[in-house]
Amino acid sequence: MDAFYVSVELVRRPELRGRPVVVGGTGRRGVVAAASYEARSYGVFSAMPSARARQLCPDAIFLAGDHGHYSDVSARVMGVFAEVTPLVEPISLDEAFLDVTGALRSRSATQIASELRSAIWKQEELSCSVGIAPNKFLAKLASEAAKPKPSRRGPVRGPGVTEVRPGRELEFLHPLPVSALWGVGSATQARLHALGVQTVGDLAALPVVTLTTSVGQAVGRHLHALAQGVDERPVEPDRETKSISHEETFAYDLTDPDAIDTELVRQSDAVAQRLRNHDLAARTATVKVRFGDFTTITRRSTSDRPFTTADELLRAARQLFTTIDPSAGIRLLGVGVAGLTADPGKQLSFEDLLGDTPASAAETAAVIDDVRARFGDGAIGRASATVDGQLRVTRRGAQQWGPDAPDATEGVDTKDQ
DNA sequence: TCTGGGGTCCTCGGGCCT
DNA sequence: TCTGAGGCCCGAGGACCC
Repeated sequence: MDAFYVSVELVRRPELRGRPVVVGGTGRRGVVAAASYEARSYGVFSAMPSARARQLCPDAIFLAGDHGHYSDVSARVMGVFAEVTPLVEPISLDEAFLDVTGALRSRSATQIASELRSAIWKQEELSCSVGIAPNKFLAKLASEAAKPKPSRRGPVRGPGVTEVRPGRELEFLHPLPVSALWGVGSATQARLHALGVQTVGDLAALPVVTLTTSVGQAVGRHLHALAQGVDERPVEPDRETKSISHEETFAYDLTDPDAIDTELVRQSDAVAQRLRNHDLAARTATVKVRFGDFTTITRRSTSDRPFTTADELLRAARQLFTTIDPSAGIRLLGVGVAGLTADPGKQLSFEDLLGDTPASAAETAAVIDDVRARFGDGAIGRASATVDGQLRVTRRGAQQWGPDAPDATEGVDTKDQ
């Protein structure tokens, strides 16, 4: 999808069409999630600090973002894809790989691409770009080539569909900068530049031993294959979840143990809830801390017995946190789980709460899930997750792009300015 | 400019076992 | 009994993606 979050907002607010629009964190420490092509022509791009984006484009309209709405739209778009093939592998809310080998019996890949684009436009008023290629990696690059481009004089329409035909992979691939390869970020790019590698063609000419010595065995072999246009990974519709986490950057750094503990309680509760929603149990608990100077540490522990409840996760998280000194000020705190297995426990109903038998932690958790499903996330929660008597609800994506209010003071004990 | 959130995968080092 | 090698697991951190 092209500038997905912004495009979705423009459907709701058509009066903003043609203007520089930015979706993302609006508060201090916020970042840009998506920018319209008009905003991009000022040099604004995703992941840029919102403060910097405001400097570059003071006239831009900043929108806070609505993760829930984008998820709903995304689900409908994925539904359109599913009408073409069952082999749909979502990469994110706005991108997916489709294996259309089966559908090619009745029509060409470019016909399928064109049908998809018009169906999505008709249903959602959203434009998308399609890359067609013999493998996932080339299809991804082809879709980039199909997208609109920003320019000083406004957005320049892209072709919408780009096809890399079998036999012409290297012709398409080798002139591209090496950073176009999946897996080449700033660190790997610097190493490759040190070897004199600028383009994918340069990389392809390099002996694999030189590559693996510089960037490691796995990455080196992977990049070497990609530079030859080789990518054997299949389209995987049902990828297993391997970890679940929740993390939050605070508007101001935390040092107060009580405030930090309240965050651990909230986040453990949110992660455990999502764990149970997936019918999963976890063996590994993780705590992540980013200090004011941006140094980041993680601590993890693995238990013999899989767990599903917030109590068990919180106990582990608190234990892990005893090894961390928060006095320097905590900018970000995160709680996560890994080592996931199917949840062997049974799910109880709300009515079980009314029985005479004292509930176990797992049973209590099941009842909490039931209450939240019926009455909303704010209907029930821990007393220790309250601030000034109000239950603070933690939802996935609720602070996707940074702390929301510029003057946010919730849970704040230290102002780092 | 001053850097989000939610993920995956890889590397490296230490501990344990054979 | 001691030592080293190798395999395996786990924890920590880095890099990368959208």
